[in-house]
Amino acid sequence: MSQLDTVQRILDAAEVLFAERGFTETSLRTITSTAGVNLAAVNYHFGSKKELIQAVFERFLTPFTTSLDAELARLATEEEGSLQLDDLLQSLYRVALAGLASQGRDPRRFMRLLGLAYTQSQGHLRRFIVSRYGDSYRRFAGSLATALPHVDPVTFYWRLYFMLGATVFSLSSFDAIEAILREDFGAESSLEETLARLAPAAVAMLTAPVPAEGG
Amino acid sequence: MSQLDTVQRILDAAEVLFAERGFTETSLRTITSTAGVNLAAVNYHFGSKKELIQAVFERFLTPFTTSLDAELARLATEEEGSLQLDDLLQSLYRVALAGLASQGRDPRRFMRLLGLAYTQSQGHLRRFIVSRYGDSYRRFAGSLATALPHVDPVTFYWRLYFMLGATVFSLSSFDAIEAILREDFGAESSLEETLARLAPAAVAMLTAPVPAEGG
DNA sequence: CGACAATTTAAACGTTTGTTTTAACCGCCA
DNA sequence: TGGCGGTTAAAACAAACGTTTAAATTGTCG
Repeated sequence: MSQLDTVQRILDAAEVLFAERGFTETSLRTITSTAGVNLAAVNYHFGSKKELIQAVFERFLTPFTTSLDAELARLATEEEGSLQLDDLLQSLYRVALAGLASQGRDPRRFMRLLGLAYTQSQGHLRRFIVSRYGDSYRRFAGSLATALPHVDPVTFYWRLYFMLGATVFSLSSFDAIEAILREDFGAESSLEETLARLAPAAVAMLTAPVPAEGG
Repeated sequence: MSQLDTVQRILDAAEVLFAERGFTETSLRTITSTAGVNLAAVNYHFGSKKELIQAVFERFLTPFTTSLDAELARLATEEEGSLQLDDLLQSLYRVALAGLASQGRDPRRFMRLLGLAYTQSQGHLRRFIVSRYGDSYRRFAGSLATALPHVDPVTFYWRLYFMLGATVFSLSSFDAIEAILREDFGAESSLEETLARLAPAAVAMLTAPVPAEGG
């Protein structure tokens, strides 16, 4: 078993287990036994559990961010003026879905991990993500902002977080919500259908009329 | 120090610490030393850590649910026909804010705990909340649904989760988001202002036009 | 006061955690 | 063949965890 195999197997097992149980609830022993490698392999190849967590995020955030940046650049050269809101959101979803699916990875796991990064108070992970991918995030947010010139900046950013919360929360709990709806209405929902519902909801939220200030 | 004191002090400390760090990351030793009580007091008064977690949620979810039910009943008798969407959401926010503030508790902590209940995979807690407060939740969701007769049930419920995600996520991370916006725009946001931004965004999302089916 | 139940205390329980250590193993080049 | 870095292996490390035990203390009522 070569080095590359071991590193890969650890990352694969950790990604699944972290998404299922969270970071603290997943022990290195569970990860290494799932991966079929020795316990000490994590500390040997990654240094510590914290660095393993960061490596898991790096492996799927780097290609995602790269694709999103490329897609944004392509859009900017295609269209002359400012970008349309629909195009931007569609780019985001297309990159998230297609980019990950092409790697044979589950987008729901992706979202679940993203949700964990925000909700589990892993300070080191938050810092790692911000320092590594903050620029791309700000670039995308800036494009969205210029597509919404009539929304004041503070309101816009709050709505951006509303949107982020709606996306991360609903997609990271996709399986649980889907099971409830299936039981209550007998209707199955695919991930694509859910994104098709999420996109117009996000647009409606971002473009909602801004109530007059003065509270 | 009477029994009531000890139980109360443990609940107070646990509520704050759980909201700050999560359940697994908060040890009983941290809780008891913060509360100024003996380590064994938790197991003596609550039985186990799991039951302590449930007790923390019970203490703030029971009065909240009771108030919401009462507010809903009051609304139903006041207005004859079906309830307005605005009234329902305003009731929800008013109860959440005023009800908790009157107890001298922080609504942000409330939201942070609610977010943890969903994202941290504590199966026992999820079951506890559903079995205890599921009826009230379904009653409120039903009122919302009848206020949106032109939205098909499945779409409605997905939007409900979008809304829940937007609320829980943005309010539970309120301090962090507020700090970012203050640094970038020099604009302070109060919790009330944020709810005043969240309400119309939620309405816009719930009332957004439903795209034609057939995907 | 004396006794009995409730509560608090200190100490220890057995597990599990992340990490480190030391020896064994492997492929490769001299 | 012999040694040599890179990797794996088994074992042990100290620390932290939730929980339990048994003695000390407190409050209450006859």
